[in-house]
Amino acid sequence: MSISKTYDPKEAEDKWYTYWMQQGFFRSIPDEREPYTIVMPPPNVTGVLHMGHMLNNTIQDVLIRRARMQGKNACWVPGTDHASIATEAKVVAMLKEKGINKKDLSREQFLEYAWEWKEKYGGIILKQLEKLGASCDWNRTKFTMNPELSDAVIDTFIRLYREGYIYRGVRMVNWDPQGRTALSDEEVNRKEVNQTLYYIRYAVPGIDDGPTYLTIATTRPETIMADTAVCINPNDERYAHLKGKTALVPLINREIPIIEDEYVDVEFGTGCLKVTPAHDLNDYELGQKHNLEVIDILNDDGTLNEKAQILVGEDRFAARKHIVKLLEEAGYLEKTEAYTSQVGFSERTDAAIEPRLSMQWFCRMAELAKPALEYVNNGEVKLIPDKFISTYRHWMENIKDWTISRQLWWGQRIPAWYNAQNEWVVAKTSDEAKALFQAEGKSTEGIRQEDDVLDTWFSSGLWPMSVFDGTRNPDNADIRYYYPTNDLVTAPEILFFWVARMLIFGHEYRGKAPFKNVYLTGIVRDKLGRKMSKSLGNSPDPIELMQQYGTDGVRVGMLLSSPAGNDLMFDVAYCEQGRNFANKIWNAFRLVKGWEVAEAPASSAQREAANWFGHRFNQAVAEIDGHFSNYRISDALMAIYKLVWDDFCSWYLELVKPAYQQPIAREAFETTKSFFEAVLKLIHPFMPFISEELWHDELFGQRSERDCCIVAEYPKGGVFDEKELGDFASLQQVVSEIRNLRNAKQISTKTPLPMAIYATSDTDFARYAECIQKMANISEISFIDGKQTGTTSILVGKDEFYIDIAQNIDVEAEKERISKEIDYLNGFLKSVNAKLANERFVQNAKPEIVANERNKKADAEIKIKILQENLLNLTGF
RNA sequence: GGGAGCUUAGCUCAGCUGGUUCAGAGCACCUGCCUUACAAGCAGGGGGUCACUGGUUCGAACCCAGUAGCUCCCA
Repeated sequence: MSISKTYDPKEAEDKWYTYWMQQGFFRSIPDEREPYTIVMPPPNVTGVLHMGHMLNNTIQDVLIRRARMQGKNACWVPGTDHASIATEAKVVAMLKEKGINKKDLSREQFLEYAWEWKEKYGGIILKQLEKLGASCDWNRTKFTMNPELSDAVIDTFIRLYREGYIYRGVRMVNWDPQGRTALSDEEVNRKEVNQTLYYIRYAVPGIDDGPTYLTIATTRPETIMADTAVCINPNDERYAHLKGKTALVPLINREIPIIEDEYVDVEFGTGCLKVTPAHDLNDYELGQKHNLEVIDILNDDGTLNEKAQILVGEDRFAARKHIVKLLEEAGYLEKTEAYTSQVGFSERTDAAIEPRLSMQWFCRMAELAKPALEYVNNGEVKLIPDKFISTYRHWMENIKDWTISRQLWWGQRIPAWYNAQNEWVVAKTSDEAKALFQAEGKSTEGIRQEDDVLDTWFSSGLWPMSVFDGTRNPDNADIRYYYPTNDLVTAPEILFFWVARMLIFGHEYRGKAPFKNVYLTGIVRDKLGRKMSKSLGNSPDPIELMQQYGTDGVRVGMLLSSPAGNDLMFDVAYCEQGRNFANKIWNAFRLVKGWEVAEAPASSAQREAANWFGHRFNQAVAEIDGHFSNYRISDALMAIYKLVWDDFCSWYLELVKPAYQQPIAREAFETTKSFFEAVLKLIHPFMPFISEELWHDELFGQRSERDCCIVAEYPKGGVFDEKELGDFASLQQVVSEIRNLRNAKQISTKTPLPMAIYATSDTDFARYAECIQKMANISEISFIDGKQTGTTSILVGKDEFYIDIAQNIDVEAEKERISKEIDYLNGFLKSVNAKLANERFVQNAKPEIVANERNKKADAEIKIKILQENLLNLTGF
């Protein structure tokens, strides 16, 4: 039965994914085996698969598949995140298209639409992960707003409240006037923006001489109505005359104090700073320090309110233009200047963030963060690569309280209740709230629940526990078995707001970190180094990529280009390389499959090849295991790539391959098949489909229903003999030199050449004679006891190989070649001798290093001697 | 402004505690091959002042200091 010349992935992919599912290979239930657990970072329900997910989930799948094959009870828990702000924005937009305004809906009506949307689109990304081959336990799929997970969130809020970590307060928050919600710092993107710096004059009453005004510089003239002071640096002599005076806010003529604080940068602007506590974080802090009044002139949609006195109802940006005109007309505007500065934008709505004071719920972090920091500090939780530790430490040591409320509907509603007097209690239900009010002797009239929901990270922080129902039900079998999980694979940009919070919550509930290793992937960039983004359109569609290069090819492509923690400069060329690799494996298989078998003894070349490859394979497994234990996934892959391509295909198979249309000896055939199986197992975590496809070929005989590569026993490294490997390497070098010679002399590979060997080392070349003959097309080999003349010589180590190329050798060219080699060796020898002549080297360097130098000296001397003799022979000839 | 990190071949990156398995890998490139597993291939080859300057050392890609350029995080 012939099989096609190139590997066609499509059929294999669907077939085997379905089969694995049917057989329940992804399913994990606690048993007596060692667990190996990964919880998937839940993608947003609004998300579609992008290259970042591809990278992230490929790595997780590689880890989980390998663990499964190693006999562990591998459990990979998938799920999605409700992403309150992103999803709410999406639903609002969808409703708008239908002509429905969120404002006209009740909370319940809105949530109905939102759930409908989620049911319809929320599973897309998980379906896409199936294409990638993700071997998750789909029976465990969770959503952060599932009732039991939401419950965990609410319980946690109440728990932390009772422990005194949660409080309400007025704070400066990042306000998104379009989404009309507060955002965490992490949801704000800062961008460099071209702005204008306006120089505005404030009248200063009561100055006898000199100008009767001061000038401030601001990019936000529309906020002057909220000014409650002007601040100068006490050391600034220019303004000494202003001390203790007051200034008048232009246009509205409100009198404000002139205060002094070293915070003011004398160099910047005019050195006079307008202080607007309600609309700037630094000003707010300054205001607190100096007990300034706070005047908030903005509505939650970014328009000016009546406290502004003028321009009421205008949007902040319209008001800016407008007030500039007014200031100019009234003679307050001194000048303007171009200026660039960082402005925050909402990650979700892209509206300019407004620093705004509002009543929010907060979680006190300083104390909670300590154990979470300690886990990383003491190495209980490893960050990979460890360069992130110092960043993490710095962040955790300077952690600020966490704004946990969001002015949204989609999410877990905060379990706080107000009565008509706006007094409040925290309780799970309104009945409990009533009881609490009553216990405190307060009215239960007009009781209503807090409108705000909790930040999404509050629920994802519980994820490694809540997917196992571990907070509500802390003694259940799942949580006891799977927690702490093993590895977490995620992106460095969410190290703090996700990873740190999981550590905090994990410690809070179970006194144990939720995972042992955190593998931080890089950001997927295009080959120009730009972050892949929808707006740039520089991101390939992963699904199309998989169709084009095969899933295995894309998986290999992703991992080839991604050392841990480094950004990955993605290029489809990597996928092409992956596809080519799959094809290589496929064709190696075709070769073996095409062999006829004869009941005959194996040849010497076949036996030596098998002997060598056995050692080489064990050596490679050791290397690969080493790479995995250091989470060097792309190095592990490259080691496999080279093992398969170079060692297995280019050397092993070429050596055992029978002559054209000749059968292969039974023994060699069986050995080859078992090597092939072993190789397929190594490949499987990276290339699950082609490995499974070939695993089931009739070549390997009948397989039982559950005899699958996905659950085959992962190769364990065995012993390997360095001497055997070294001897074989000499053989390889001889072959390579002969091929090189053919190339240089334009001798076809089809022309057989005779060779004589004069070997004085302990390598037994007789043993490899047949191998050399086969790989270098040598017609006959003779072993001689001295030098040969009239033929071309090759030196490998101190052994000499004479090839009769059946043509007059070019004496001059040979002389030059040998002389060059001697020159090189002499240079080398000189440097070695210089070291050995240096007393301080001999005294200070470690003995083994000195010994090594002596060996190098001896080796070089022997080689030079041989070459010089050969040179003489040539001249004599 | 504060913190972290990077700079090695055309590209993407390895290089552990300083000492020829120290200048490496893959891809790309060049040369020769349509050899009956594979041209998505085979065989061979070229290519780097290890950012720059100085220091420590018997010895530096590696350690230290400074300079330049780049990236990320926080303000």
